[in-house]
Amino acid sequence: MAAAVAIADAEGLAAVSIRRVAAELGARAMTLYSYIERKEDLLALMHDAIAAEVLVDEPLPDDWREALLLLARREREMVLRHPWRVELISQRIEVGPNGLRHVEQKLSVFDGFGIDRLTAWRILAAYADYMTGFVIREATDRRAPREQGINDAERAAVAEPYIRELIEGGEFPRLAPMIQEGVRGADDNFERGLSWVLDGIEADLHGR
Amino acid sequence: MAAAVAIADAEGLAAVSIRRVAAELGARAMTLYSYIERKEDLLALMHDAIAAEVLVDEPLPDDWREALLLLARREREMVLRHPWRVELISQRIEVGPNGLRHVEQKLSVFDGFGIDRLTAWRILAAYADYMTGFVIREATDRRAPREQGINDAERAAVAEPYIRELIEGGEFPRLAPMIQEGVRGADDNFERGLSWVLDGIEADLHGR
DNA sequence: TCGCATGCCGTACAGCGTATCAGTTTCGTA
DNA sequence: TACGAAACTGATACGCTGTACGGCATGCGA
Repeated sequence: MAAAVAIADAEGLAAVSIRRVAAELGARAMTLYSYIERKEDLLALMHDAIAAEVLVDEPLPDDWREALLLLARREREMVLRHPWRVELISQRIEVGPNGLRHVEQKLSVFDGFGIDRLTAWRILAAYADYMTGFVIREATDRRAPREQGINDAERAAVAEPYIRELIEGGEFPRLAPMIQEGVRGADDNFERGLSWVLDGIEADLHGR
Repeated sequence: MAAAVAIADAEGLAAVSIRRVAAELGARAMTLYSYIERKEDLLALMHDAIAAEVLVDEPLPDDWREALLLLARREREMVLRHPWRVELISQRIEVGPNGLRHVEQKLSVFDGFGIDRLTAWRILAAYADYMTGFVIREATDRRAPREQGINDAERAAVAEPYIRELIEGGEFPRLAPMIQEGVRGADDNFERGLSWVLDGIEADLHGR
């Protein structure tokens, strides 16, 4: 599992093949199948291993907003360390002990606020959805430049004129200037977006 | 492209291989490479094809909230029709004409509200992030039962006792009752979560 | 009728996950 | 110390993947 995580960190998830992991351990492919049943199990182990990095040891802030903010920052940082995590998100990975601990920790932020189970679950679902979307976008955006090196540059050289042509065709009056001039500061939206979500939730809680 | 979409709809994205698509068209594998350069191009075409289904022909509601809500519902329905879309999300697919039209349409909802570019971009980013997270969760949840049939059931039979054991160990006082008794209505959170996001944004706009 | 462009695809290669089964090492017990 | 069983390792093979290369057939303009 550690070997697989190291490979994924260094070369991406695609580089994690049974044969490659085995080679890293000085073994042959089939040896791994003494410990796992399918490759999917290895991915689940990797997933749970990095989930541990989000767990907070010391007590969380009493304020649920502050607590969720802290957990969100840790999750974001974890994904930046292990960008391949986003490729597992839409892959129906079995949840492990650390994943459960993380959910429990998120639930604990509502202790003492008299929030019923259903509401807590819904709040965490909305929070998790926003987080999922954000980290995916951030990770894939950052992956763009380096991932394939020259190959990507080649493709960009072909694709961009095509896009640029479309853009300049006049069909996109609102989008065109944004692409051409760029939108300064557009990629710095994590805290703000999260605040919007939490603001909406808080207003709803106080309103009822 | 249409053949590939049909296969993905019926059997999932994994079933879309070059050979399979070619077979569906009564051709051999290498024939496809007369029209695309890599499989990635085919995926991009599929992605852009279904993006068209989100576009709205008639004028959007004047109220930007109502307009975003309408677009969100259409996007959700589109993903439910083509659940394999979520597997493309974290895959750095080139944006196509319909994708651009969709962005332009989202930008158009702010016409007349005097919202600057940066703010509009940030609002749409937060909106898109929430949508991404939600549709991924919904699609993967729904995929669970059918995807692999017996195989999945087998795995669940092994995995569930393990999870159940963990849960019953007392380490998860908040999570345990939710798993054991379930949380009624927990999966009906789309409109509410989206409202929270939009509420937060709206409050911020009015506050400044 | 010729020359060439275009579309089609047979073959091949390196890689993948993993089923099967044979060989080797380790260990608990007598 | 000896033996049987269990655990571990891995060689081989199968069917699948994307795609590089090069040859063939057809149709069209001159």
